[in-house]
Amino acid sequence: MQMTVKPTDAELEILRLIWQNGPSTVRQINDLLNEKKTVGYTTTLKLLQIMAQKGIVRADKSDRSHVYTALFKEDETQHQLLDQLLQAAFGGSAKKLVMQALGNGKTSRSELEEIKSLISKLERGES
Amino acid sequence: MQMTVKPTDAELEILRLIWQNGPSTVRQINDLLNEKKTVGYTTTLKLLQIMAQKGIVRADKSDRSHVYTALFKEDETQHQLLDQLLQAAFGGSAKKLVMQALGNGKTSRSELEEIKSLISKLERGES
DNA sequence: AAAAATATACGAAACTTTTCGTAATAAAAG
DNA sequence: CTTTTATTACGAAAAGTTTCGTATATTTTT
Repeated sequence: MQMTVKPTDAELEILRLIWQNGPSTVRQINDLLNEKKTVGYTTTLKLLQIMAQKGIVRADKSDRSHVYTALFKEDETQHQLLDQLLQAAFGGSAKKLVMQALGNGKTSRSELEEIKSLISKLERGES
Repeated sequence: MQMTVKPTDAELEILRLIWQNGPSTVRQINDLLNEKKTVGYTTTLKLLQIMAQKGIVRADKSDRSHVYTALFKEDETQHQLLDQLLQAAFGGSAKKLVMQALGNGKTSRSELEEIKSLISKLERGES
């Protein structure tokens, strides 16, 4: 049985920082957050504590500055969030979703090529 | 300047019914919702009133049973939700998102073909 | 006409999310 | 050693979401 995760917006923002930088302290995460907006230190701390309680991250308390690790892989979480949106907004049609995603003209030629080659691979059944 | 919308889960569920069936009364929407789960009539009513207040739907009050219309197109809303997820979870990389979406093996051959032809069109610059 | 059914309005409870203040404790600097 | 700084713990406020009960009004049925 596979645990599912549905991080809130603020939680996802923190998760992305941990994925990007590896296990981090509250101070490190809060500093990174504050590059984009103003967030109080205890706000970040509280969020991490809640996330730990929810089982989204784990706190290593061996040092005074606790180190927080993500308990879900980035890919896995992206996949789940995408699947939730797929069901909730697109009625399960990946085709509609993909076409919306590509339709904005912001995907480069080389990326489009990569996608095409993935599709070819899928069509050949090499999952 | 373009209004953005971020319906909650419950709101999105209602929006989808209105998109699918056209302008509807509370009764109609509540009946459809109750095919999947138990929801009180006044719960649905309240949600629609809140959505009206937020500007997500408009209530036509000329009849006793008010008729609610979606104020955002399905495509437009899907696009916005997808873009929000793209930024929040995929750091803006449509390629990663699309590959996640297609990677689950649930997209049919014919749909994959359609996507490929869209990509070809994009590559030819016919937006 | 009276009773029953149907509709909206409204308040509010229960829960979640986000934010921060304050207190207690530990470490570092003076 | 005393003061300052840094850290966690905790409570709680404020806002948002979801749910429903009750009151009131209108329509339909009997």
